[in-house]
Amino acid sequence: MANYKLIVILGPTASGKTDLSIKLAKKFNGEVISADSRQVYKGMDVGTGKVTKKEMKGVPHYLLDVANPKKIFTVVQYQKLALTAIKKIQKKNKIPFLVGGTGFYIQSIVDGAVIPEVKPDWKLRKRLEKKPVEELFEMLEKLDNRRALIIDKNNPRRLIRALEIVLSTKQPVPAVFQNKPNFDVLTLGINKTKEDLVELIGKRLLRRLNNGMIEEVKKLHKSGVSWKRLEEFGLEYRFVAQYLQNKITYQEMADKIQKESEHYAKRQMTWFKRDKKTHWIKNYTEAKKLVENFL
RNA sequence: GCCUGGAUAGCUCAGGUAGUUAGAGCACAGCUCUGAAAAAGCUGGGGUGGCCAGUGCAAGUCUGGCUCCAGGCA
Repeated sequence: MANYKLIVILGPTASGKTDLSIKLAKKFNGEVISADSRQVYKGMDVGTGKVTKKEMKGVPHYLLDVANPKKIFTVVQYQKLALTAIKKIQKKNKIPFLVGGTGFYIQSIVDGAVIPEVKPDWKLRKRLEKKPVEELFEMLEKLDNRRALIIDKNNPRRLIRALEIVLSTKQPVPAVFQNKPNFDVLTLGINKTKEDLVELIGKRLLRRLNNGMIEEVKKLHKSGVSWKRLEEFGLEYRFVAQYLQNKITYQEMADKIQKESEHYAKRQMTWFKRDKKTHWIKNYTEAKKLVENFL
């Protein structure tokens, strides 16, 4: 059986993934699966830069608005839903374009990571969160020496998840295991200089502020999404929420969104650079050529 | 003009009684990641200590002068 083809389009925030993907999808008979950990939530539109119906230009999009922002959506749910969407697209003899900036989500599809079947236990997590990291690390060391050896011992999230698995299964954390799907993957990365990105982020921020981003956050809060939860989303949601609670001024809010977005872009690039197979492109023409050769 | 406070990393500031290679937060640079990933963490480079002189074995730290800044009094 011939392998199915999958085209991945990634890049740092504000690099222009949406525009490029719609152009390419239109040209090559494709449909888009979003790989964005914030666009999955309903009601988070302006702040996440979610494509509008009009911008889609008739190209079907998947994995947008699939979750309630009051609840936490995770990579495992993403993996299942995205794989289903990809199959559906393939069945229609169309080309799936996996598009987004959440490297972890993209990796879960492309590398097919098998994540231990232990659901998040929020009560346990809450309890463990109260303990200092040193103590968490000691606990893990006793229960699973192998995992303790390689884990980031300052990172409570990682420690708590490891403990969650061990305590639930009474077994050590299983070794990393991958079940690679049969995709032929072409990965395109949008290449931007730091200077360009800073400018793009700044312009986009102004646009979002003028397009009702503050109202959007107010509305989310009114509909029952707690400030704490909103702050957890990071970037625009975190700082607009802080502003609305009078924790920071308007100017501080804008400055922080800008700065943190720049940092975020950097973190994304750190992640993306690890995959040496990514083709870094500058424009639509370069992308088009690569896709033509690939298909 | 006088009084007071200040002048230390790109920025905001810590640095009893003078004593090995002057610190923090932020910024900057680099990185980690396998069920919260726009999250959560880690590492690193940086300073002729406003300037000049003096005292001391030793001065960011004491003394004097000068320059600048903030507030107050005139």
